[in-house]
Amino acid sequence: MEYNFKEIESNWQQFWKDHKTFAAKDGGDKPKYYVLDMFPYPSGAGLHVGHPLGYIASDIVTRYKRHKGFNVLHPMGYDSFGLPAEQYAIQTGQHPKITTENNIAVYRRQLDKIGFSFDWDREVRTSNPEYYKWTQWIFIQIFNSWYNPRTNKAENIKSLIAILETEGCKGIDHDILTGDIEKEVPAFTGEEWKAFDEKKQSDILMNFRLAYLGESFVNWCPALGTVLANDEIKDGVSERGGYPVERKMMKQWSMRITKYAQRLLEGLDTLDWTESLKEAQRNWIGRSEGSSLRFKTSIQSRSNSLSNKSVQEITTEFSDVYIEVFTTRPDTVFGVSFVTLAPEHELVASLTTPEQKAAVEAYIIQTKNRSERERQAEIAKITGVFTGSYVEHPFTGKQVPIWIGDYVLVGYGTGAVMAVPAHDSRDYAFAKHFDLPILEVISGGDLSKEAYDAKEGKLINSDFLNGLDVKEAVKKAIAEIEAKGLGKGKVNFRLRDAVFGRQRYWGEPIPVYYKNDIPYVLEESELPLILPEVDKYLPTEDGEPPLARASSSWKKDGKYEYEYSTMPGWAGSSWYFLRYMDPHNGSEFASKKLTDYWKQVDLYIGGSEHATGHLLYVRFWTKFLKDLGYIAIDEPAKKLINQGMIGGTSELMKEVRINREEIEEYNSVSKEIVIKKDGREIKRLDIGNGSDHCHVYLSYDSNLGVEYFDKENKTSINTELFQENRANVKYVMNSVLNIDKWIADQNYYRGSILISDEGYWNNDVYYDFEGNKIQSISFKTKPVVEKMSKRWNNVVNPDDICETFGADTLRLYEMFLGPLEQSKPWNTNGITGVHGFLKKLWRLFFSPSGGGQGEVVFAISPDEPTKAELKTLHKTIKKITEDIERFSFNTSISNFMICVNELTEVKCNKRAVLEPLLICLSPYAPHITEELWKQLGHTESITLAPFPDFNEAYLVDDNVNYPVSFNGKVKFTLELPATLTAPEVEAIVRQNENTVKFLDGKEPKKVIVVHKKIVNMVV
RNA sequence: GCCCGGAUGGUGGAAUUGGUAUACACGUACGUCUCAGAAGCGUAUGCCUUACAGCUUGCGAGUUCGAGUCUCGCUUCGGGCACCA
Repeated sequence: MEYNFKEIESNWQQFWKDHKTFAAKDGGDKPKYYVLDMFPYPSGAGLHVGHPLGYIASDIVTRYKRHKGFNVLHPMGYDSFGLPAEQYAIQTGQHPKITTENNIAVYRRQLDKIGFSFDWDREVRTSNPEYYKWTQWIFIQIFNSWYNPRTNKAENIKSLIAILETEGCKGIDHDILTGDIEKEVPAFTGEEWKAFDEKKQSDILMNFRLAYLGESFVNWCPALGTVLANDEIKDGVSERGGYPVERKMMKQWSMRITKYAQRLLEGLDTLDWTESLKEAQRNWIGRSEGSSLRFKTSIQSRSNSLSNKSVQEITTEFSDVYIEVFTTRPDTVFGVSFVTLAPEHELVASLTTPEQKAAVEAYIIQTKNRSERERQAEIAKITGVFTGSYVEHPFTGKQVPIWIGDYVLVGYGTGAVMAVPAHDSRDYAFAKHFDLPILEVISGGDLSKEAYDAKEGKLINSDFLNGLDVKEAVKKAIAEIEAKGLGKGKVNFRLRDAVFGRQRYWGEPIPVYYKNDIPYVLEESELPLILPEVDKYLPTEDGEPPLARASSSWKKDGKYEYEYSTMPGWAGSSWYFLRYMDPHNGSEFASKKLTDYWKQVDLYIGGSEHATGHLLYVRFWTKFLKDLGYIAIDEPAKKLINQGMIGGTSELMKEVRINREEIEEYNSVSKEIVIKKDGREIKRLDIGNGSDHCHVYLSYDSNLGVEYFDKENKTSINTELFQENRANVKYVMNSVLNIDKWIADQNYYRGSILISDEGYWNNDVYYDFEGNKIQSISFKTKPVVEKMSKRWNNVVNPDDICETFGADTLRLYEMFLGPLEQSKPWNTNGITGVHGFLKKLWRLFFSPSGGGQGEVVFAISPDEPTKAELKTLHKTIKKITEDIERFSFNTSISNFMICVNELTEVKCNKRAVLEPLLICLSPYAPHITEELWKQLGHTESITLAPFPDFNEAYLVDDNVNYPVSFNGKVKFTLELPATLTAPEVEAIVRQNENTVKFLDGKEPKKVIVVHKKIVNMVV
């Protein structure tokens, strides 16, 4: 009987489906284990080749844990709201719901083919009303909450109202009322609060709500017609689509994630995540310690610049106007030679003198027109303008000029900095450019060339700080600032509040309506607020989001307008791991009983691209739900693994690095390039032996064009340029025969030369124009599978592999490629190796029938295994267990191969050996093992079989093979009984004829014997 | 610029606590089976050598009886953050 993987795999996939083999039970005696994959966005392109990598790994762990007696929850679902479906809808008019459903069907078919053991009864889709009902419900809870600094957790807004009613706003730290920026806060008493009308109360509460409607600078993407969060932007353009993004002041919904900054940071220490991922989150949160400091300006104002207008109105007295800055270097305060404001800073207008008005206004217009991308690209370009006004230095009393510069960001700190050009390179560049004074206050640097940024040295020219080192000076400066009431020691975070509204159609409606200009959230009984139908998926003519198109019929109680923006992509994914625990609950997002049972995700697998997006938001919502007592856990996932990215076949593989000097010659007769390293020829590139054409990449700058050459005529066939700007062209190759020329001319070149049917050399030369850089060369072999069929070129679809080799081969192959966390190019080299392994395993169970040629029958022996067979088996059990516990799947497959090779060698077909082996292998290759398990006479799925125990006794060797080394170099080995003690081993080794030979009559200075390991003689 | 993580044969990679570097697989070569192909099976394969010998984990030092593994310096690739005060 042949190994007919197609039949076997479809049969077992059907069996599992029919028997609900992988359904997780909510409770029971078994310990629980929760394995979660990041659910996919069902794109039209189908399952991406990178997806199965993580899914296979998690499925192996899942199946292994089941064998080990755990009750495993392993669900799957779809993150089915999102931009691509909507963009497609805009183009085609097709409802995103339809395309999404079609895509999901494709995904499901693809997933099923690979034999995953998901509990599909728990499937969730974020775009289903039964699901987003609870996303909306959570939003309402967040809206109805504030962050109480006294208890350091989120609480219902009622507890804040209680405080305001009794204590007034004096009962609240200033920080809470005004956000992170410390300002004069107008006081109101509890009685006054009660007297405020509903609108005023609502406005004040909006400053506290964890989901709030507020005016702030946002990243506006005109092409997508929506605002974006910081993590949705890469290098100044939108992550999806790569459209430009600009800064814009807008009123929209946000989440006050900043209140959780400290806890999100501290929580990382409790997590078993990779250091690099935790580091990425730490960078993103960006905690920095320093001090606030106020500088008195020369103007006075009756308005005191509170962002909350209703509070503002109650203040009528005149007061001094201060510029507040945040600094991490309060020690350098005596080095302040100017103060810089962000162009958007609220005091800019009032501080500008009439003489400077025109210049300042021009500058502000200039910076406004500059896109975020331009600003980032032109970081070296220093721009700024003087306001004409001055502040008073708080310690020296000197007049310090106030400048405006776009290197100061309105979104961070206070949008104003105290500039210390001597000890901050950005301030230094600004000061040099505008010829402002540079005051040295820390010794140790040379200020004629650059700023001295290091936090080392002694303070000078700094009054009471003189003579201190930086650390002491920071402390003393803060103490002095606080004593004088000029500011206080403070922690600042880079993390921004998360923009929550999206001016798009395909997302969860925000469950809010407006009555008398006051936003109200819906009652739970009114959920879900169903996404309305619209005639077009575009904004209205008035620029309102697409949902406004439904406004004529879509009204709360037929009267009040709903919020027209929808939730961002991350809303639904911020709590889906909880819904899997109780997916059909109609009265709660998940019952407390079940969330208490399943608790945390034990293993979470997904891509590292979610490091600063999803993985931060899901932690935020988890902490929030814990604060309100809905769940018992503080972090969503204890252990997280990022599977590596999978690149395309055309990506570079391994490189050989060679200095240009080492390219010795190009022989234009034999058409060979000879590369030498350390005087040795290491590679000979034969370009004369190629196929029908050569193509050569020509480099103009850092990027390239490609030129194709006809091999026979040596003429250029076609040229494609990837870079428009040809100003940097230093050299253009006219024909392939010029290879000798570009070597001689030391030009910057990059090329790829097809040399044979087996593969080609990708030849990357990184010479700079000085000719002293290096070249890297790599050899690429064509995918083996390409030999069988042309369509295997550039395989990206897992279905095709399942079709040709089977799902078990695909699973093993993806794991065998290398460590899970490592990024690797996708290529199908070597897939025959793992496929051959499965066939070899299959053959262990079959013997020639004696009938027709090649006929085999299932034949298994009941005999007792030999000692060697038991050793092979138990060695494998031990290694596989260890490998799987540390997620080293590639090595476990090697170990299976070794095991099967050894068993094949001794023609072992004994039940007592093969049965346990099948169980070990079944997490990796579930179909073939189920089939053989059934052939062995079992009627139940192998899934339920307990994992075999490993017995140390079988691994004990009678003999030890001692390597004998001299000065650390192994010369020969000696097999000795394991019972010998170290001195006995030494005595035997000394007498050994080989030892005598290598010692050559000399007495070893020292002999080291490591018992059961090695012998080393020092001579 | 700052912060993480890498670099091992022709290729993907192994080496778990400092103890025989290159397991396992691919590729390649030769052989075998076959009318033939596919698929098997067998042998060889780090480099340099006819062979002995010698050399080898990006480069250079150091610690150690012994270093791919530990320490320091450098090169380079990948990732994250980035006028964040």
